[in-house]
Amino acid sequence: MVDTDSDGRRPVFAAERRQRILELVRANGAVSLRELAHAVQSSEVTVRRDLRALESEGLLNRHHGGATLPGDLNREASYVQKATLSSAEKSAIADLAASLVEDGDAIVVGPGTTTQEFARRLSRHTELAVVTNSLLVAQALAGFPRIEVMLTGGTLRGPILALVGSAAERSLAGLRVRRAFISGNGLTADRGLSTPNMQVACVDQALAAAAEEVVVLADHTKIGIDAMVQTVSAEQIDHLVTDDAAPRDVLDELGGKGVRLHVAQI
Amino acid sequence: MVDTDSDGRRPVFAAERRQRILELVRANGAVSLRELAHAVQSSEVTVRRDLRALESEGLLNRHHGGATLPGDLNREASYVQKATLSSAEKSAIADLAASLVEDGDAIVVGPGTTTQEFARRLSRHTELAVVTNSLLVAQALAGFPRIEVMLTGGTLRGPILALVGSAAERSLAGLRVRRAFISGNGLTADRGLSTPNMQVACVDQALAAAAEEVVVLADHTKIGIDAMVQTVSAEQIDHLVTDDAAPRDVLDELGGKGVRLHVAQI
DNA sequence: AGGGATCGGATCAAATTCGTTCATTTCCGG
DNA sequence: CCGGAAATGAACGAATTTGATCCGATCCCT
Repeated sequence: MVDTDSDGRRPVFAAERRQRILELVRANGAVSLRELAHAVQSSEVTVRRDLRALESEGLLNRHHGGATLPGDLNREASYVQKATLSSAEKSAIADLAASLVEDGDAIVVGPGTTTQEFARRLSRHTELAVVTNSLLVAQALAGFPRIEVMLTGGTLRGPILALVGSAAERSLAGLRVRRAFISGNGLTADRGLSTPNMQVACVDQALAAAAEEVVVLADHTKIGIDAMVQTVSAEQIDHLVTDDAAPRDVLDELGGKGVRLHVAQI
Repeated sequence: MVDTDSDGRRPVFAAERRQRILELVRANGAVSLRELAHAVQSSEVTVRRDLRALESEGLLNRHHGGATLPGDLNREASYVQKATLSSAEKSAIADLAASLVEDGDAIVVGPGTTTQEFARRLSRHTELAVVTNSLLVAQALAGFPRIEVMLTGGTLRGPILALVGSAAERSLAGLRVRRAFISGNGLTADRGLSTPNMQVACVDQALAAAAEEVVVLADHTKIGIDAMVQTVSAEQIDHLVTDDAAPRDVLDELGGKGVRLHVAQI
C-alpha cells in the first residue's frame, strides 16, 4: 500500500537498520563494512556505530573491515574458507536453486558448502519449513523468524558438521516434504549421486526418500565424477542445478534419464 | 459512548484514531510519525501521545521517527547480553565443572554460554560420549575424534541456537547417561532452576531426566533469581558449580536440600 | 621489518525528532 | 448559559541521530 519510494520517503528506523545488518551478517557469515553501508544505504560511520551496538549485545563479532557471526561457529576458518572459495559457481547455483523454492514450502536440505550457500538464499522466503542434518545450514537460517528450522538428531560428523547415523535416519522416517536439496561429491548418469563416506550416503538416501522431488546441487567439478558410495540413482533425481562449465555430454545423458536441468550462467 | 446517530461531521474519537494507527502499523510493519499524522489528519503531537499509549499496552514499539510492530525487531538480548558478562566467572566455573567429568563418561550438556565454555574444556578428555541439544556445544566439540557428539533432533530456537520441541524431547527418551550438565537463567532453593522460555524448560527437564546425576552450572548473577518456568527442582540437583560471589545464604539453603556445592575461586 | 593504504575512533556540526508547557477548542453536567 | 474537564494543537528547548573530517591504529604487501 504505502510504498516507501514514491511518497513516503520514510526514514529507516535505527532498529530496522540494525536488524537488516544482523540478517545480512547471518545470511553471509561475514560481511564487509562497505557492503553493509551500501546495503542499508547509510554511511560507514553509522554502520560502525550499529555494529558496535550489536556487538555489545553479543549478536555478532566485529573485525577490521566488517563483522562476522558470533561464537566459534566460524572460527573454524576451514569451513568459511571453503565457502568463500569458488564462490562464483556456488553462488550462481545457489541462486538458481533458491528460485525453485516457494513461500510456504516444506523442504529438506542436505549438508555441503553449496547447500549452505543455498540456505543463505532462503532468508528472503517466508513461512518456510526446513529440515536439515547440517549444522551449517541450520546456522545459516537461524534468526529468521519466518523460517522454521528442524534438525535431525544423530551423531555429529566433525569434518562436515553434519548429523549421521541411525538416529538421523530414524528421525527422517515418516517425514514427507515437497523437495529435497542435496549435494554430493560426484554425479554421473550411470551411478547417480555419490559420496565417499558410507554414513553420509545413508543419511543422504534418507533425506532424498523424504521428499517428493529430489533436487541435486552440483557444480561442474563434480559432474562426471564417481565417488565411492551411491546415494541417489539418476532415475531418482528430478532436478539438477549446475553451472555452464559442466560437461555437455553428461548433462545430456542425465537429461535422457528424466533429470530436468537448470544451468546457471557464470 | 456510542452516539453516532447524527452522521454530521462528528470528530474522530481518540479510540478510533488509535485503532487506525494500529491498523496502519500492522499493515506496513513500520510507519513514520509523519505519515501517521498525515493519515489520521492529526498533529504529530497527538500521534505521539497515541503511540505512547499504544506502546504502554504493548501493541506496538515506538522508535525515533515512528513505530513498528512489536517483536519484529526484538532480538532477545537478555540471553546473549549475559554472554559477554562475567566471562571470568564463566571460565572458572567451566574449569571446575570439567573436573567432574572422567574419561569414558557419557554425559548430557544443555544449552547456554556457560555450558558452551564448559564444553570447550572437555576436549582434553577421551572416549567421551556427549549428548546435547545446543549447536554451540556441538560445534565446540566437533573435530575431536575421541569425543562422540550426538545431537538431539528438534526445532531450532534461533536466539540461543538450541533444539527444542517434542522431537528434541522424544530423542532423549530412553537415554541414560551418568551426568547432565545444564544451565539456566535463575536458581533458587525454593523453585530450583528456571528459565524464561517454556520450550527451553521442557527440553531441559528431559535432559535432566536422562541422567543419573544433575549438575547445574550457574554463575553468581543467576543465584537467587527466579525466572518464569521451573526446569529442575532443587531436590533433583545433585551438584551446583558456581563462583564465590554467589550469595552465601542461598548456597547454604541449597546445600540443605542435598545439593553438593562446588565454588570456583575467581 | 618497513612503507603505503585502509580502517577505526573521536570530535563536531547539522538536521530531525521528542518532551514539555501553555493556550485553545470541544464536550458535558448543572 | 456557565464552569470545569478533557483533548487537541502550537511552540520552544532538549535530546537523539546522522554524517563529515581528522588523526592515530592496524593491516597488508613487498
